[in-house]
Amino acid sequence: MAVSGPTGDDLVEMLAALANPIRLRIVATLAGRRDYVSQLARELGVSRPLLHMHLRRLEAAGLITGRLELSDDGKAMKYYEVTDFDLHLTASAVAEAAQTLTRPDPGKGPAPKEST
Amino acid sequence: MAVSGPTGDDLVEMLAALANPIRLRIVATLAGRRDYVSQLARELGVSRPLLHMHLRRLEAAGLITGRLELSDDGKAMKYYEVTDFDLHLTASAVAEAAQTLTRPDPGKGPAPKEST
DNA sequence: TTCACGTGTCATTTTTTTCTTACACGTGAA
DNA sequence: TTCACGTGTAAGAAAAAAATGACACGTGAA
Repeated sequence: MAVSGPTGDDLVEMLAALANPIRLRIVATLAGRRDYVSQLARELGVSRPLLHMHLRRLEAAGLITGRLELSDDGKAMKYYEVTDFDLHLTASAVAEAAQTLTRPDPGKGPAPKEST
Repeated sequence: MAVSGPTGDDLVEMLAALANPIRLRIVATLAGRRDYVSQLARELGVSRPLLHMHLRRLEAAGLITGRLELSDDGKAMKYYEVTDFDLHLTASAVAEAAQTLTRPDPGKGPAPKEST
């Protein structure tokens, strides 16, 4: 049971990647059709450098993928498309993922101090 | 189809609330049993003010709820517990939610300007 | 009264994220 | 050559989030 989802760290990265209006719209747009950077920037109304940053964050989280292609007239176009991600978030799913968190280390080891 | 999930803004808030190691651990801990602030702070190894801030973020997103109770010896304890949230994230689900985003727009209405 | 334990907030610093501006390179067409 | 359109990055400003420390209040027990 338990489809054994992503590790805690990966989950945090994916959630952080989606927890932004612009990035949510990027995923939404790419869900319809793949697109290249400049065109996507125009459609979303954001600057290229800014879009570039958001795309990197999404790609790093594994939510989209991009590949460079050559257009007929020789231009290098970078096309992005969404991956088939499928995250099911419930309290128990979170509880399971949290067990593999490595980020926050207050006291790494097990220190079950429970004296009154 | 489409269970008509949260609005785009609500989704962003929920995702942002979960996209943090400490908050993920808070939810994970509360998924097992409800707990009060001070005790939770000790278990997670974080300060009360910090935990308080994270709890507010989680409660604002509707992922946990807290209520004040009086203990036998008269102390006011604030107990928190997780809600029955259930988020299913896929590209199409995101696409649907993105349609109700209001955050990132200078002007409210639809301004599909695409002239050069 | 003083202590331990519970609640909370406020002000401030530190850190991270977001965004802008400016720059660089490559190719086809006028 | 110059222009338009594609790619990318780097530096710094601006904004938001995270974290800390010092407070204040209430109650029961020593």
